[in-house]
Amino acid sequence: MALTRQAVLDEAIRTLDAYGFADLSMRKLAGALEVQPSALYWHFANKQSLLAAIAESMLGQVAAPDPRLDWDGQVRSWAHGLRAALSSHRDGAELVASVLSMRAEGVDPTRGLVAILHRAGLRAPDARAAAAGVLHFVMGHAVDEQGHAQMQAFGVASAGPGVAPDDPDQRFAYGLELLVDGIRSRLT
Amino acid sequence: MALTRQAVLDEAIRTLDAYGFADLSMRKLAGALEVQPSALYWHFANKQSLLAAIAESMLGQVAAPDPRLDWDGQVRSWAHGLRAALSSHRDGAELVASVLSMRAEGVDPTRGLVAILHRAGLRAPDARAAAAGVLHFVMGHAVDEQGHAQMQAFGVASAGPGVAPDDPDQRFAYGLELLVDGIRSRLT
DNA sequence: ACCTGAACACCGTTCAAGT
DNA sequence: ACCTGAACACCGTTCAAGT
Repeated sequence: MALTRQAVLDEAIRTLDAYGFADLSMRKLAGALEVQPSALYWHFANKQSLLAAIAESMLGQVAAPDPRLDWDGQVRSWAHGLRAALSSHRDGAELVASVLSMRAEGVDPTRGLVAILHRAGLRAPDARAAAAGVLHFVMGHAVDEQGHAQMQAFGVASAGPGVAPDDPDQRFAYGLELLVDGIRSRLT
Repeated sequence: MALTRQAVLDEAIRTLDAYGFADLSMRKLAGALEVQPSALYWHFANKQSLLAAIAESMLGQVAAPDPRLDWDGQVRSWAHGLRAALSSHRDGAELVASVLSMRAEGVDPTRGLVAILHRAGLRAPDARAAAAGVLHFVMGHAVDEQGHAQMQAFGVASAGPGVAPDDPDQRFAYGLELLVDGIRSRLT
């Protein structure tokens, strides 16, 4: 059976979960598929577009918030959904962050949130700025949280760098509420 | 004259500015210093600790906010100072983000801000959570902004992914004010 | 103490050639 | 259409040996 683009993508995600983002290489992936490294380039133009496909598949699984919720419920739901999606695979946050920083076209997790904030009453540029703020917070928190888990798994412990310990769920909720309150104060 | 740790660090920063983060390699750095790659490992244990030293030198240049300002002025000053420091070298935000995500010990830009928020009236866990939120926002914004500049320099233009266009300064100020307002609403 | 030289175990990507 | 084989131009890191 011939290799398909989807089969490559699936195996890439398995390799990610097994070895982590830093050790996800085209050569290791080719080995897992029992194929030459160059074979992958028939299905993906380069490694970056494979990573973008992984990111898209992770972000695609986050559902749009229930529109019957009030705006702040929708924002919370969006943020928690994104956080869950980023945590669905090893180093998922780091991978998505790297894809976003490379600005792969089409990968824009922010669209749904901008619409929510616009309906809530923010004019378009403010809605975009606020959505970017919430996105940065969620991404930063998730990268931090997963990196911290990594270190604990390695037994490095560490005093924690950019960010303090405490319960990650509480820290996430607190930071998110800061932004929600800030947005609320701009609505009237 | 023998190579010093500081000379390696200085040349590394020059190489960063000249070639960018992705092309800052130990071998290229060694070439610029007219030395064998292995010579660098006398002065730095590995590449990661060299990157940590670069990050520390960038973060070290951000001054503590004037304590005569009120708390929100100090928060704004801290955030703008960090943003400026991250922008002081090519791909500075990406480099610092990578060092933070690896949790290099000692590199914690958050300490000064936690103290400010604690003095403002937040109890310690809340001050840490809020400081993490502000840090994530500033880092995310700066990575985004520098990445976008990169793409423009390459002529890739792009519709912009994770984040919309608009004026970066305005977007930064707006997002920061969201957090400041959120923090204010927790003080009384 | 500080650096060279050579090696080890990797990378991403290209491209002619095969089927 | 889809993959192999071989090559190109790189990496980070280690370590005996030199001075």
